[in-house]
Amino acid sequence: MLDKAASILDCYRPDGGSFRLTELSARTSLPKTTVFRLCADLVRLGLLEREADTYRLGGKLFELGSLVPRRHDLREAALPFLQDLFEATRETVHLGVREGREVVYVERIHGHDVLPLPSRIGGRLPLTCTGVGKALLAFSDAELTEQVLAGPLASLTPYSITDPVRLRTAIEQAQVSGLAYEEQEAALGVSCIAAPVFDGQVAVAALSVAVPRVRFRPAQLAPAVRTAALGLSRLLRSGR
Amino acid sequence: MLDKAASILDCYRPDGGSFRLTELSARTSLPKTTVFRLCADLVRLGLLEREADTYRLGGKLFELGSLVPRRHDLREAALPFLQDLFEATRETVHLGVREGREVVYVERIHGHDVLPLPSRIGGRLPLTCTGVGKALLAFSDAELTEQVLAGPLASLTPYSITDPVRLRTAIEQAQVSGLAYEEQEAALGVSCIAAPVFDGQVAVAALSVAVPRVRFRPAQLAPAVRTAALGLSRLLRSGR
DNA sequence: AAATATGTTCCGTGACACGGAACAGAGCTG
DNA sequence: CAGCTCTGTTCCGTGTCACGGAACATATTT
Repeated sequence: MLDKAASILDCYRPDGGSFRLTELSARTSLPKTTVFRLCADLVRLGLLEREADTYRLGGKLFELGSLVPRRHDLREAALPFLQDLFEATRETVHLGVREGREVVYVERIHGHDVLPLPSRIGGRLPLTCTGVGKALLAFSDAELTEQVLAGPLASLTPYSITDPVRLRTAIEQAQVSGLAYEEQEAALGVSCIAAPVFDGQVAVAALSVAVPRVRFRPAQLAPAVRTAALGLSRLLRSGR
Repeated sequence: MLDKAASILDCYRPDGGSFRLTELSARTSLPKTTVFRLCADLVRLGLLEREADTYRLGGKLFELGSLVPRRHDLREAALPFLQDLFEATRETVHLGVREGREVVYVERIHGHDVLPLPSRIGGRLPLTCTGVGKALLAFSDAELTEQVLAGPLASLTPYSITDPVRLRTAIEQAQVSGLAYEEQEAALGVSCIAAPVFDGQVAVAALSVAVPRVRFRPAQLAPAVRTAALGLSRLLRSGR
């Protein structure tokens, strides 16, 4: 029964939004009656909200989600460094962690001009299509990296790297330089430079700067990204 | 059964943390056996995580919570203005909304020096003890404000206002000036200035700057806070 | 060795979740 | 306007599976 309720909530990943009863019933392949009853319960508990025949995620989920310790702590530690990075570059800054074959974005800060990016806080993207993802891959367990390279490679734009050989080269370059690059592989017109954040030997997160392709100057961004990632890594090491 | 599972999750509000089986059993006043089984289910579903006999909120909650539409949209719209405010003041900046008799903090940004504040993103504090809360009270439905004034007034420090008369005066001042002040009412040594964010006539949120008492200069902060709140209000009005 | 914590397994009972069938509207279509 | 087809909703009999007391396993304290 919990399973059924959870599968309803799962309909909202990874993009949020709002659904009607029938849609939920179809997506979960549960009988309409069952979904109806469960949604009513979930609304009563504050996990869903209802507005005229459509259901959205509820405020209590926001509260609970913000309190998830590992994410909250990482965010809290990282925020000042992301802040520094944003001020140094004035561009959109991301912080993400690995979850399976995907990146989960933990934080994202930006100014008034918003890039047309598919990344959302709490959202997921394929590791292989993003700067953050490549930085994580480059400094993760080698076995996992091989698994990802062996599997089918997702593609978000025509520039997404779907050739495992090219991808391996990119990852090796990142391992050497400590920086991962991404050019229009996640969104057209947007390039990105990323660096891993270490807690000890393994990368526990990565941060990146996303920039409109037309004014992407990697050489100018690299030092700031390095500094931020290094500062955060040092803090994590000292803090535990 | 959902109710029971939800009451387990509710143990983690408003402060997160991690609990042992017995603690959860006590807090929910459910039999240990039942909690055991439910926690196992919740872990399986990713809503809790287990580490050596203690349970914490799970990663899936983070994902879902970040996707809650109303909060997400507000945060997204507000972030650039909070950013401006932070850069103008270099102090800790908050964004909060009203939920019952409490503030729920939606966003908080700060630099490397972290104030000893009880506020957390997703956390709740009494409306009456915080700058954000007073700004919300001053520009909310009058009936609700009266209800809050009539009820018992919470107290977080010796400076928290527990006298309804004094509190009403403070709210009226905020209504006149468009700014709410708070001095060590939420945390010792921290003062705060806040402004409401309007979506039309009613305040849907409020933002604030919290400053160590020793260098609190309201006159210098006020323009930046006003500008940010006004800018965000304008954006919300135009965006809908 | 006894006492008191913890988490965990077992299992019989009965409450209550389940979901098919039927109903109630709203919005089209012929 | 009847007839069809979508919505969401109520009803209710069936049987499943959540419930929680009792017993157990293990660690720590007395």
